[in-house]
Formats: sequence, C-alpha cells, structure tokens
Amino acid sequence: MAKIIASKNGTKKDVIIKKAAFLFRKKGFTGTSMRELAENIGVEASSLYNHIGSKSELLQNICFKVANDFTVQLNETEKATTDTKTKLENLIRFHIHMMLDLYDEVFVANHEWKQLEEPFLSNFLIQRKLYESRMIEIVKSGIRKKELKNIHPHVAVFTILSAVRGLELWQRHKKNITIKELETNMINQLLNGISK
Amino acid sequence: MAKIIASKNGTKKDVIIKKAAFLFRKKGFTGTSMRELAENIGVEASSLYNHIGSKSELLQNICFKVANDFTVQLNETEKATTDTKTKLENLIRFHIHMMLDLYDEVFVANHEWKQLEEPFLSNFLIQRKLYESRMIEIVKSGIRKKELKNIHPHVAVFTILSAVRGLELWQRHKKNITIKELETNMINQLLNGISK
DNA sequence: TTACAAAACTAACACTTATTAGTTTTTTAA
DNA sequence: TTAAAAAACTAATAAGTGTTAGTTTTGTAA
Repeated sequence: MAKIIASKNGTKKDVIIKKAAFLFRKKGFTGTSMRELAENIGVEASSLYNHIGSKSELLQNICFKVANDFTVQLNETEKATTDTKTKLENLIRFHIHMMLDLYDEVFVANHEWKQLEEPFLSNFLIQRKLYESRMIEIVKSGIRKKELKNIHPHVAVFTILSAVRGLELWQRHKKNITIKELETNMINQLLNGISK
Repeated sequence: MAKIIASKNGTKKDVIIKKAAFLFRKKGFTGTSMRELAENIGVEASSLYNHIGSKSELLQNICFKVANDFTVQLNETEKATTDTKTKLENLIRFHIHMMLDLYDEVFVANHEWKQLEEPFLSNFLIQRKLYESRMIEIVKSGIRKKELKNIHPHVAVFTILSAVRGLELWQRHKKNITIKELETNMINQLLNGISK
C-alpha cells in the first residue's frame, strides 16, 4: 500500500496540490486526469478523495493562492512611501520572484483559470481586473507627478505585465543567465523606456 | 438537416477550423468536445468527419498555419536591407497585426501546442526555437553594429515576444484605444529602451 | 428523370472521465 | 494490547470521449 508522504511544512493535501500544479501546467487542467495525478503521487485515484474535495477544488486552491499573494504584495507597495519608479520596480521584482519560486502555480493561474467553475471564475476575474486597475492608478499618478513620461497608462501596464509573464518562456534558459542579471536587464528595459 | 455553409473564400473544412480555433481558445483543446464543436456549427458530430480527419488534425492545422505565417514574415524581414531598429519594428508590427487579425489562431498556437501529437509536437517546438534564435541573431547584429545598447540579447528578445503576446490580454480593451495608438505606444516603449 | 457523389443522419463502439460506496489496512493514542 | 481514526484499497457508477459503420438525404450534372 503506497502512501502520500506529507512534506516537512505542509499537509498531504499540500503534496497533492503541488503535484496537481505541476501536471496542470504540463498538460492542462482538462488534459490531466485524476488517475494520472494519483499515479504520479503513487496512490490510487480514489485515495485522493480522503484529502481533497474534488478536482475543481484543486484548481481553485492554486489560482486563488497565487491571486492572493499578488494582492498582498500590491497592498504593501501601495502603502510604501517611495517614488513611482521604485514602486513599479518592486512590483516587477515580485513578479519575477513569484515566477521563479512558484512557477507551476503562477503558470496555472495564468492559463487554466478558464476552467474554474462559477462563482470562482467570476471572483477570479474581478480580482485580476482590480489588480490591473490599481497598477494603472500607480502609473497614472506617476505621470501626474511628472515621474514618468506621458505614456498611455493601459499600454504601459500591460506591456510590463506581459513581459514578466513571459518569464514562463524563460524557464528553459535558466542555465545561461543568473537571476540577478535577468532581473536587472528586464527592469532596465521596461523602466528606462518610460521613466524620465 | 442542418448544413455547413462554406464561406466566400474558404472550404467547409475552413469553416470547421475557424470555429475550432474559437472554441479551443475559449475552452482549451481538451476542454472542447467534438460534439460541442459540431453543435456550434449546427451539425452532428459524426458529420464533421466528412470534412476533416481527426480532432488532432484541427489543432495541427491551426498551429502550423500560424507558425508558417510568422516564419514567412521573418524571412522577408531578414532579407530587407534596413537598420536593426526598423527590422525589429517591422517584426513587432507584424506580431501586433497577427494578434489582431488571427486572435483565436495565434492564441491557440501559443497555448495549446502542448496537445499536439508526435511528430508534430517536436516539429512545432523546433520551428519556434528557430524563430527565436533568428530573432536573437538580429539583435546581436544590431549590438555589433552599435545600433543597439549592449543589452542581453536573449532577455531583449523574450521581453519583446512576451509583450506582443500580451496583446491577448488586451483584446478586452480594444474600444478604449485605436490600433495605431497601441502600436505606436508599444513600439516606443519596447524600442526606446534598447535603441541608442 | 435518373444516376452519382457529397454530406448529412442515427446508432453504436470501446474507452476514459470524476466520483462514490464499501471494505481493508495502517497509524495513532490510551 | 486494544479501540478509534485515518487513509489506503477494490469495484462500480453514470456520464462523456473520439471515432466508425451503415443508412438516408441532398445537391449536381447528364
């Protein structure tokens, strides 16, 4: 009888979620079966249900964990009394680190949220929309305070968000560059274009 | 008896592929069933097989059509005898237009290629890798000719590719900005950061 | 009108899906 | 050592999957 071994700091449910994130990223949510997930853990599919409620619940856990992490960081950044450029730099840095530390989870939140069921789908979209709006506000305020060029705030924010999201593509090249290099280069390229 | 109405410039197969691209984008490849696709066209699932070979074949058609379009444009750009900045500007412009004209298809090629079966999966990845390498070469040559700052070529290319890919997110905001504005803003933000 | 091909239909196939019920094993605590 | 709880198992369910076979309808051209 195989067993799900709970990791040092995490329940067995956490072990299942972690492996689910890995598989959902690699094969998609609908492309991953519970039997496949179970096999990867070393257990029968039905045994999973001693620890989790449903397949859907796994996706919810992953998506909202990520959304929450980003929201918490945004809260702190907004409170900080720094100039706009530093605020943006902090956010970009956080995105980069999230992508490196929680690659599978962030990827799944970015790509598989569509498979969420209501009301989770709506909630997720609202939370994301709010995040974007608040970031746009930061840029707008930077423009008003003449800390940023007179760029289109929407375009600026989406270009930044897209670029950091693109770190997904980057995973393959990890070896050829250090994280510090990557961070510096990307922030330079993204900010020096918009900061006065 | 419902019928698949062939569009002006396209076979019935083309109609099926178009609707497939739409659904694959919205619900994912594995998340879309042939019965669902058929219903959206107004026909029984089995009727589709008078026009197509398999579900897989639909995905192949979509992915390689997109990959080909990009490769053709890259060929032309490489041949052109312009400076590096103009070359990059042309490529970015093409990406933007592809995203606007063939939104569903580009999205599917970006996100659902994982569901391709061998040998198509390998072929697709090779073609994509090649595209990236050739774009990196353009940047490298621009650095050598001192037309670009001494940035990290990989990071630069991936930041650009990610940013244009981010136009996916942008679809929702179409109304608030013209395409020309979007184009100008994005190219400015992406290039003025790296051009001397 | 008749003959032929294209393209629709119904029905079924074999297989996979998430999940549940009921049972047995393992772990925990007294 | 024993009793209770946790977590594994086997087996089965009902629903959904892509696809095929065989048949009927539709459109086209002689």
